[in-house]
Amino acid sequence: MKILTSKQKHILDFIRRFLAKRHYPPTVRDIVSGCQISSTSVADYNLNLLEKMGFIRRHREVSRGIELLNQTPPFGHRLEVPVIGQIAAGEPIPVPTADTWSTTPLETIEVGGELMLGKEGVYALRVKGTSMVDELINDGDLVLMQYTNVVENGETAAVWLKEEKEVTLKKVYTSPGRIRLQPANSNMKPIFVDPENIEVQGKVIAVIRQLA
Amino acid sequence: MKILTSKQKHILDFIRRFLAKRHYPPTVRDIVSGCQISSTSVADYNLNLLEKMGFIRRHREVSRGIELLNQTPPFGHRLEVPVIGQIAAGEPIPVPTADTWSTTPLETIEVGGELMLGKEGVYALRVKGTSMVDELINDGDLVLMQYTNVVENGETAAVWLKEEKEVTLKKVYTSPGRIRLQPANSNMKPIFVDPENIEVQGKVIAVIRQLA
DNA sequence: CTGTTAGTAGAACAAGTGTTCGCTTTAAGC
DNA sequence: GCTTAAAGCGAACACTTGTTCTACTAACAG
Repeated sequence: MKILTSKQKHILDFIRRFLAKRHYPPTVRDIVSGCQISSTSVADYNLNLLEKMGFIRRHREVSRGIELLNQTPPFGHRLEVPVIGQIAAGEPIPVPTADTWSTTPLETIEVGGELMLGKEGVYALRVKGTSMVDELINDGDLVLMQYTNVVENGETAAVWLKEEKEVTLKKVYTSPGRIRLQPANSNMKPIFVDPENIEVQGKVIAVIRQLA
Repeated sequence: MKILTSKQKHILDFIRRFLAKRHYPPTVRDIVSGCQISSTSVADYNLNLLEKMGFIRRHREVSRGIELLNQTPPFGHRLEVPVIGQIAAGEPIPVPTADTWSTTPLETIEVGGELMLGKEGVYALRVKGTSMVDELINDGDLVLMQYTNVVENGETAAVWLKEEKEVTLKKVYTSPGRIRLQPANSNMKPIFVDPENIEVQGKVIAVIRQLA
């Protein structure tokens, strides 16, 4: 871990807060006045060090050319998660790729911080129905999905049923020759399907419910 | 819905893509070259219109002083939400202010997009206990709270019990002379308290549960 | 004590950048 | 067809901003 002087920590924190508030980076002079630094060359000197240490990237040919790198928060691992459909929509969920993300999804939700650490290929689905209510997933909730086509027994996944032509959200249990799709609702029975008939399209990693 | 000219749409899209890529806003001249506009005064003219229509905010006294407004993705209303405590922690929740946010919260989660439209003063709490499980809020869930000290009957709020010295999450029902704090758990009974004994500290606007 | 390096400091310079000016072209309304 | 408003245009100005220069102080190593 590189050791920062208190002045350098102060500069990084100032840049972070400035960005969060103004939505554009500070200038060297902003840093001078915001960090009580005596001159632009002192600021410049410290910014160069911060760049060498990998905390920022400078674009010296443009004004305000300071980028924060590898920061949490607010620029920790943050994903723009598209809400790309609803469960039980009658067609497979289009897994997000670079191509499909250029289209405008129905809506998006941006999630970052610890929730997204280590996650890639995340998309969201809006739940339709109450089949998972005993797992406290309700109709209308958003579930954040991580793309995968293999899940462990008991994990909750979105699976595409080829013959029925629908996507369903269930706990998946695999045994030879058949898959059990288990609702988390005591009023509903499991579905048994041929392994050839399904395709796992993602597993649930988080649930988000909006109340107000 | 305001009608944008194709040039204006092009400018907005360019600004959005420029921000996503460079992490600083474009200059008027960047827009000129990136949108094949013939001069800086044409760009300036159109930016002024976009500002009047509410798509951007300009800070004309600084370089790169262009902010996108009301945009999703990526710069929709996005808040860095601190997780500042746990419910039933035995002390009042410190409501986030400019001062307290300078301290490092336990963790943070970043949420944006439609979930946060119109919201200010949002913080998060981690739920401890199952008193709200019939409202599908489980032990360990994060609840996003909007600071308020007034709630409508039936809304779920964090309330500080002065005598008991604890914070609890309950549905709040007000009647003359007494407040009913109603768990959403059929195994638990409501609590009745004197209005003088409580302080509403925020209401739940969303629930986030992490599974993986 | 001396020499070297890190850090500081003010001023000036060069380049970047937003705005204004005076004018032209295009579109809309009558 | 004429008038008015909107939009466009190039140039120049004023200001912002990053970097360099020169010099100083403090800390460290020998």
